[in-house]
Amino acid sequence: MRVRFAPSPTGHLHVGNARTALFNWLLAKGQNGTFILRIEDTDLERSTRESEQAILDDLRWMGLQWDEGVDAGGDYGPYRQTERMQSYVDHTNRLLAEGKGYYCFCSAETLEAHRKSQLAAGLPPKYAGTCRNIPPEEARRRKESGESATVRLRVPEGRNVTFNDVVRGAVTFHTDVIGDPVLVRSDGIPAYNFAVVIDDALMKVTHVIRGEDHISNTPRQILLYEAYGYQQPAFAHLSLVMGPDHAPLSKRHGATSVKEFRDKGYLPEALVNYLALIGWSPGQNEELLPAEELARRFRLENVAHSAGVFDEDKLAWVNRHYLKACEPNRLAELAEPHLRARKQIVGALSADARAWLGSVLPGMAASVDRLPQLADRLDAVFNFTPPTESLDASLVKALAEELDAAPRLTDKDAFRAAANRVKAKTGLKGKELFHPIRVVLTGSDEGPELDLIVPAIDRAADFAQSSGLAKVVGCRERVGRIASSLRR
RNA sequence: GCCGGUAUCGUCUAGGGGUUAGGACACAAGGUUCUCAACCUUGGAACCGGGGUUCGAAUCCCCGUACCGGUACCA
Repeated sequence: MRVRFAPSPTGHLHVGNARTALFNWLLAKGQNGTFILRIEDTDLERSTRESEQAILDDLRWMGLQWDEGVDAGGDYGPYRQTERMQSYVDHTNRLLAEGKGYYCFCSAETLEAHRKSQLAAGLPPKYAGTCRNIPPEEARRRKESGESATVRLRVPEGRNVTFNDVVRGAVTFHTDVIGDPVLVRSDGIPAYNFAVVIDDALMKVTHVIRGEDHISNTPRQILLYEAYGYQQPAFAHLSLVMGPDHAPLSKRHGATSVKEFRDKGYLPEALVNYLALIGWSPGQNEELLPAEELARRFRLENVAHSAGVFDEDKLAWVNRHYLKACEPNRLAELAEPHLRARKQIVGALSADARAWLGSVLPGMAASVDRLPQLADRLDAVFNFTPPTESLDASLVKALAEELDAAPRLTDKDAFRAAANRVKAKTGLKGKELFHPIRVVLTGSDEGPELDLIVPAIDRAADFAQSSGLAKVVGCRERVGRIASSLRR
């Protein structure tokens, strides 16, 4: 089995396309197939190398590594359409020689005028076939004399083209509604419908899995497979991803590209898992599964026929799950850019600071949707203004005593008990009591929360000179004051 | 307009000739709690409409409706 994802490098990777890439990848992974990445850059105006690179980055970030293609090599390259011109030329000549294709000299204006009049008459705007019957010799002569021409496919009249879509079943089109499609544009660049067929055939693609927007291109492509006698791949058309208003997901709905979701602090495994859930179900009432398991269960036949609405709330929920499961060091690494963006980290991060982040972040991650919110939590530490002046001395003393009496407060309950005794002694409300130390409390890990209270404060103070944590320097004094007041 | 596709809670879906139509997100209530969250429990919430086939239809068929896609020298 050989599948491919074939994006046009005209911008960032849209989540809808990312989902198409994912479904291809899932199928390949689950069936031990080959996942090919081909760049369809025949739209010279809009294609850029930067976009291509961005798409590659996004795919890699999602973990959708391709086995063959741009940057990876393979036996069927090159994998960029603009580098495959020779095979398009060869195939064009073959079609022309066999009379299955022909030169069309109609001008864009003529074509446009015809389309308008057809539409006005309530007829399907298909190509009139004006140049269909120009004798080949004459056409060749005109072409060689420099007349501008496209190459069109001669679509057979009066028959049906049927294909068995793997997700939808039989789909039939009548050729009478299909105008002869342009295969090669007047500038010699192949059109999509042409290049895609030649490439898929030559790259021995067995399953073409793409968006539903290509479904009506399929009969034209099948006609091309027939014209060349190439073996047809299986086709599978995925429904589109919609916005909350049930219109195709676009910028006006907010974030649409993988890059934007990445920047918003979603984990790649969360995006992948969530995207797999639009239009497909792993079954067994399970939803949160690693990519490998999704691949193992994936069946094209089980993909939903209808379009799905992208639900960022659910994505956030999935993300929360993976945030909790994230290994501490990786979490610190993932959080770093977001903390830097908030200027909570400036300059190089010391090993100690890294370790501290690793110890403090997982607890915070347990109650957060996205990475940048970790900075909010951390803000409580960095921008913490301890109400030491207003703190009742007796309260501080009482708490300090309790802490002293139980220096190894290793569990929540023990601390809570101590705290409650302080409350009872001082008559203070919970909020006032906890405020100065809450931040540290929040930053602890599930079990040994309390262990971190005092040490974290101490360590934070120590970081003043060695860590890259910006505000710790500034708040060293304050932190020191809390620490000492607690000890007083 | 024409061609094609699609239709189960607000959303993603499971199921599929006889089910209390299941799960998840979101929502609501309660619990827990140092705030907001997170977390736990409970709850409300759906088979687009009309015809057929059938003992029986959400499920199969037809029609309608709505939505989506295409109707390019863009992919």
